[in-house]
Amino acid sequence: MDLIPPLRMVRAKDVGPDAASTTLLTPAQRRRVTAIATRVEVRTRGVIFRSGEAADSAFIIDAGVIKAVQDLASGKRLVVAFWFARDLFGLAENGRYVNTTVAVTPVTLYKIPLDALRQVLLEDSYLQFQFLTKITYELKESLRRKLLLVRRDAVGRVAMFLSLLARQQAEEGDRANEIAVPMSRSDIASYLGLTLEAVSRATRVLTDQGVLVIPDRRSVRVQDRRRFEQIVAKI
Amino acid sequence: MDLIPPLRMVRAKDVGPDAASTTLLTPAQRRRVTAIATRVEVRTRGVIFRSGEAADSAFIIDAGVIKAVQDLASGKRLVVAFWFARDLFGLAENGRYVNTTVAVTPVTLYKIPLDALRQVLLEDSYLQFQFLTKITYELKESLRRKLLLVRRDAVGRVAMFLSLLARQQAEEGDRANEIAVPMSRSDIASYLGLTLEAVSRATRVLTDQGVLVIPDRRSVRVQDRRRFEQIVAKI
DNA sequence: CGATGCATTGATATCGGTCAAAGATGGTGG
DNA sequence: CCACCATCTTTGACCGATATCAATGCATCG
Repeated sequence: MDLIPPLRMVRAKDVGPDAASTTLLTPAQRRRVTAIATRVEVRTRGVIFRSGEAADSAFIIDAGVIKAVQDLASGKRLVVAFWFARDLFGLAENGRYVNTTVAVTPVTLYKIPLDALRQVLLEDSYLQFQFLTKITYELKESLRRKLLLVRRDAVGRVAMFLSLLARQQAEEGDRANEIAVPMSRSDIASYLGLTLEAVSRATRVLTDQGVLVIPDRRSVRVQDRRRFEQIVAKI
Repeated sequence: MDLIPPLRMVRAKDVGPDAASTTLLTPAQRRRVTAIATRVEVRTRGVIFRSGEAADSAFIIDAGVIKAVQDLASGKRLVVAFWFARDLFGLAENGRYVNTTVAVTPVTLYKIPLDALRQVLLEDSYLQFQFLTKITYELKESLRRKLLLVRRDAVGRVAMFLSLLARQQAEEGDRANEIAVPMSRSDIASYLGLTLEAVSRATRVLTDQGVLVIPDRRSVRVQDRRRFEQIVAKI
């Protein structure tokens, strides 16, 4: 069976300025987790779990993109998170999953039963520490993403979102100017707290200014990186 | 020396519908953490640590309220989080603290050196699991709080914020209709991504409608709970 | 008892929501 | 292979809510 992918996390002891380096689990640790995990394929729009269901498993993404949505009383579905390769989700949601999670692209997952995971983590402190570090990192990222939502201008929000995607993809080694945008405009809009019209208009502004070029709906090329970074940073 | 307070966390195995119950560390676990912690008092507006500093300690709040702020290039300071009694912060920020943290009220903290904490956590899997659970819970809360920011109307945001405060205080056992509002209007505004004028106007609307009564600047009484909950829920 | 920061109130302009319609895109089946 | 349909996306016009600017009111602390 394949080994699970390294979690996207940072070294707990790493004190360097650019601490985005990833930590691999040791081969032994990976085997440990792999032993209790099963590989699952989910196709686009497939539901991994629903809000309110009994939580029995956590998941690590091998490939693909997941969104977490929150159903509101008004009937709207808000996108509250996107998760990418090597992200961990569904962990210890306190008995019940809180969000519904849906595949945005075809996805390969490692499904890890929570009780077995708990067992393994309690037996291997160092492995558990990896998970603790990972979750801590996620929490920090989550705070950072709030900055997105504090911005009021649509252009800024969209630019910042694209920048986050770029960062995410840079971590994966894709350092090109081409940013893959695997999710739909309406998913982006929902995530950013905008309407999809506003997202559309914002991208139009950015292309009109020559900052972006949009070859197709699922990708964006940064044409004028200076201005792009300027717009991203200008809060 | 005093024992550290119980962390505000949830039982990992708790599958009940209302899973907001708190878990206490065992006396042995508390002693373990206490042994490496020092009590620190910080007065209002005191800085606990600054963004960019080498991270050497995590903190558990015994009493008082902390805000985490993010300094922006534009010179603005955004409030990205509030933390309350029994919250844990500054954990494993990857060598450098990312936010500056400031006391909103007089605060008592337990300061825990990270290297000693790491040692203790690695030695005691069950204690570490408490921390893991705590952080997971925080992460979930963080997602929930994003809902705040997706709301566009100022009245809704403010009502929702007050509701969060009430929930927080209910966990502490304060089940009165009186909500303590320890932070300033401008801190609230910053946290909500609004101007303080907008916050002011929003509270005025709520008092005009008889939903709230504001005895003084640092507290709010919910007069019409039905309508209040209605406004909070209406996203 | 000023003085300084905090909070409220008011007037105007701007930006995104809303409603409406037309334009792409991709998948399916004939 | 093409046509068609459903879905996603873009564009436009108008309106409303909040930012912005400005001034006044109110505490809290020396």
